[in-house]
Amino acid sequence: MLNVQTTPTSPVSARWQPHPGHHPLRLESDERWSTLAELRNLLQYDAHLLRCDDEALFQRRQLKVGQTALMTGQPFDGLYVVRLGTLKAMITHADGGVHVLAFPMKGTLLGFDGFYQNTYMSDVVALTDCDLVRIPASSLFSPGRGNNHLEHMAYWASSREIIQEQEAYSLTRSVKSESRVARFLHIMSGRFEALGFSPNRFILPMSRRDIGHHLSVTVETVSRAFSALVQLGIITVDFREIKILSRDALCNFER
Amino acid sequence: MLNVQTTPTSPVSARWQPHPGHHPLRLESDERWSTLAELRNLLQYDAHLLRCDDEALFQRRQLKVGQTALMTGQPFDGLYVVRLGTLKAMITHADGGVHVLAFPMKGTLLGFDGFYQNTYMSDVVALTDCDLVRIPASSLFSPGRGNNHLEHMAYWASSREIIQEQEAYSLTRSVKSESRVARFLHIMSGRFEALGFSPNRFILPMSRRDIGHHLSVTVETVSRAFSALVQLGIITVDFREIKILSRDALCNFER
DNA sequence: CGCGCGTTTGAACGGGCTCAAACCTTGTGG
DNA sequence: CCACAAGGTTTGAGCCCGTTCAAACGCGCG
Repeated sequence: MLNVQTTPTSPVSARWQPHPGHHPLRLESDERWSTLAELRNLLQYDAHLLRCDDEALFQRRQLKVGQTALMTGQPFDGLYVVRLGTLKAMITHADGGVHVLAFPMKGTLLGFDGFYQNTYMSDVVALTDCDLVRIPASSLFSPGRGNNHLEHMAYWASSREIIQEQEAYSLTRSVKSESRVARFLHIMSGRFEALGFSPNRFILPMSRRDIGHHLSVTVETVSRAFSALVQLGIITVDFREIKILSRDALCNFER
Repeated sequence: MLNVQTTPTSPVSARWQPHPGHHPLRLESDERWSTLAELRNLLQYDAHLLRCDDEALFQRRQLKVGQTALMTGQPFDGLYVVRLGTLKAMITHADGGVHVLAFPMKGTLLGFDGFYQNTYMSDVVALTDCDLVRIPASSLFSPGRGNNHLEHMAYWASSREIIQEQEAYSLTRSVKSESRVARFLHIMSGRFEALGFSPNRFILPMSRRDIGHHLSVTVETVSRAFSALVQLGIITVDFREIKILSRDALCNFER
């Protein structure tokens, strides 16, 4: 179900249409709830003050591999914070070209691009089973309520997403493709480490094609870059399992 | 005064230091004021409801060619909306490489990237004499006040900036450099038209180098792409003056 | 088993980068 | 007003590297 076959009729969306069997807003059966304190922890907002005595609870939404979290053209209904799993945020251009904006993981904010036109502007699909926490739009803009802190936190996190998007941009800038792949592996290593996993041995959740669409190179180039790094003794590769043998040497290739 | 020569000491900034003669927050002598209604018009927020009976006034800040509006590492003190002129927003990487994120013009929001760490994350310099309107941070987060609408408008505009950044990203995606330049000219044409200028004859406010740093190609490639488009009779070029002879042919080159 | 998909490797082409030189504009100072 | 310097722009020549096309292999799944 990669493409929803519909004839565009709604002015708000040429690509997304509700249809039988598709209930994006329906609650999952095994849904549970998250507290405001957990949201704060997920977003790493602890550097700022935030009263967490609020009794607000937030829906969770569970996704299986391949399921869609957000779709271009879908009406904006709030923000999501990744609690578990890895996803792929991408844009499909008119000519069929694909660009992978980011690989959201635990603590990443999703959906801010839907604010502008009350419509999400990117497709986000689950690369692994995922667990999201939903911040409904109603709780963001309710006037007079005491959750001004929630609103502030949401926009703080949005600003962070912009910064990280700019960092991702720098991945496509360097001239040599091997450098981009080396940088990509370095960044992934750091993200796994920040999540409590080993930074020197991990399994990539995305395909070579996804990596290519993220770095703006072809699949073959990604594969060749991996092989070159293996040849130099910097990493080992077993399909999606990566072991980093020399982090220093990896950094030296990032230019 | 392209580079501020200082030794990094402040933990908040390794690149920006206040120094004698530099008063980024000081009021200009010829400063005037803008109303909330003008802000709304600049941002094209008229599609949404907004009471403009608020008496709030916003400082203007005037810049001459080459002056810096925002600098990486400078403490966040609010957002700015371009009222007049064209600027260049860029990031300088550790290896000295430069990436031009965007060319802000009338109606563009500046500074949202400073929200995350209370520090602006990009350099913004004036390519022409400019006129900015400042939205101080204090007016964005004052609890209990009635300017919740201002806050909403600011984040709405922020979301728009993210979308446009993604569109800019698509400029660096296409394989052929001539296509990127054609797309760039097409976009600039549309922006001038939206501002009430002729879409078929305009003067580029930025250098070939800036365009190159925006499209991730070299100066020579930009120049050659211009020459090729001239050779094909699609445009004429006289230094920075561009005339578009066939918009259709220009669009056909965008792939 | 056979099919589809992801991955890897090879060969050849082409386009953008690098280096280099010339031209034009602009600003400065004599 | 002119001389000069500095930087923006254009064009050329050669090389490198990523794309393209092609083929082979492995894995999962019906």
